[in-house]
Amino acid sequence: MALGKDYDYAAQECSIARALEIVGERWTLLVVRDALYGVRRYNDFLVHLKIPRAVLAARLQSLTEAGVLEKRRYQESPPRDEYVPTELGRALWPALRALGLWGRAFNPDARPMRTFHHAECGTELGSYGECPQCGRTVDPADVEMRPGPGLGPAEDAVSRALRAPRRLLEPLELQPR
Amino acid sequence: MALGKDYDYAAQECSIARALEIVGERWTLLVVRDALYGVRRYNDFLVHLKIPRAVLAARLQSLTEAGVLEKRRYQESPPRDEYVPTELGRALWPALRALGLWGRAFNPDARPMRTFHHAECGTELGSYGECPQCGRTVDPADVEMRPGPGLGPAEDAVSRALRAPRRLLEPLELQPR
DNA sequence: TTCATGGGTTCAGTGAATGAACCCGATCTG
DNA sequence: CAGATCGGGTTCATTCACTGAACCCATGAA
Repeated sequence: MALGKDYDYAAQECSIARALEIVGERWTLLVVRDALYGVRRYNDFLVHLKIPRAVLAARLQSLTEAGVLEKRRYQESPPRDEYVPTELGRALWPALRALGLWGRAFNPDARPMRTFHHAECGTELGSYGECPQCGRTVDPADVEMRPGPGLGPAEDAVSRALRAPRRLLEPLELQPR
Repeated sequence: MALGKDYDYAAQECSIARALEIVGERWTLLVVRDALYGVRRYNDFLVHLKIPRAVLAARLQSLTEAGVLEKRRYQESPPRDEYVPTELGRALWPALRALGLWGRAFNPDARPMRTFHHAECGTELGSYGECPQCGRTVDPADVEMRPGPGLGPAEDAVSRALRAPRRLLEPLELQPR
């Protein structure tokens, strides 16, 4: 959200404002969304989001510093890191779910892009990420994402990989390791 | 979120991105939050948010154009308008609630600024705005907001008025009409 | 040797946010 | 009646962040 260097809406005595200090900047929530979808690598974020490289580097760094993502080395030579949602990052799922539902409500004629189901029973999630069948909150790791009828043709490898039904948080496997 | 004039994350086939096109800019969600809290007038937003006047005018206009707020004349001479959340605006409540909870989770040592209760039974709302007692989603109009222990001294008249327990959406009455 | 890949940093240009100043019509105060 | 005040803005220069392109570097492959 393009906060200035003086975060003066920290002055707002409101936890919504606190949240926006961390995830309110442009691109930030989309990076977190992708991370929950299973994207972990710099280059995958890059091609999927079509985000400027400098901005991606800045967002990954600030999200890591905030404890929303964890930077983790997965090979030594050459050194390569991946970014994985922490507990705090996974806790953003309900907010993202609610925002996504609102976005769908915004243009009600559009067909849903993706649907989210409780993996254990297949029921589509309710308004806030809960399972109406089981009546309880569903951890993102137990959410299955399925492509919806509103999706157009996939442009890049990441979009293509995100077309298969898959669990949230499950890492993308584009290249054989 | 400081979108450029070319909204290229419209290209993102995702309703989260669609939502962020509308409410992703800096200040926008805070304006909607205040509107749900009952703030309706230009000047009240101004003193409560400490937002630059030009930005406020821009946000109120774009939110009105998007159908999130409705601009409504409440007196003719001099002409005065107020901004009231529409159905679409009220539908943002779950997302704001989820964000606020996350913001509170972010610094767990802090005392809550405000708590939100189902007005009919007094139960504090669950993680997503539902009432755990009644087991159903609570419309924002049925939510009672109460000041929490984390609130500091009120700086301005709006903050002071928002200190009393009150229903969401109930218009602020600062000046006698 | 040369190229390709992953993961960045640097840089100039642009567009948005900021805060102060100004404007205007209408009402209140003396 | 004059002057101040208020609600609701607009204008403007400055600052700041976003953008996209170019560059860098280490490693591994052809």
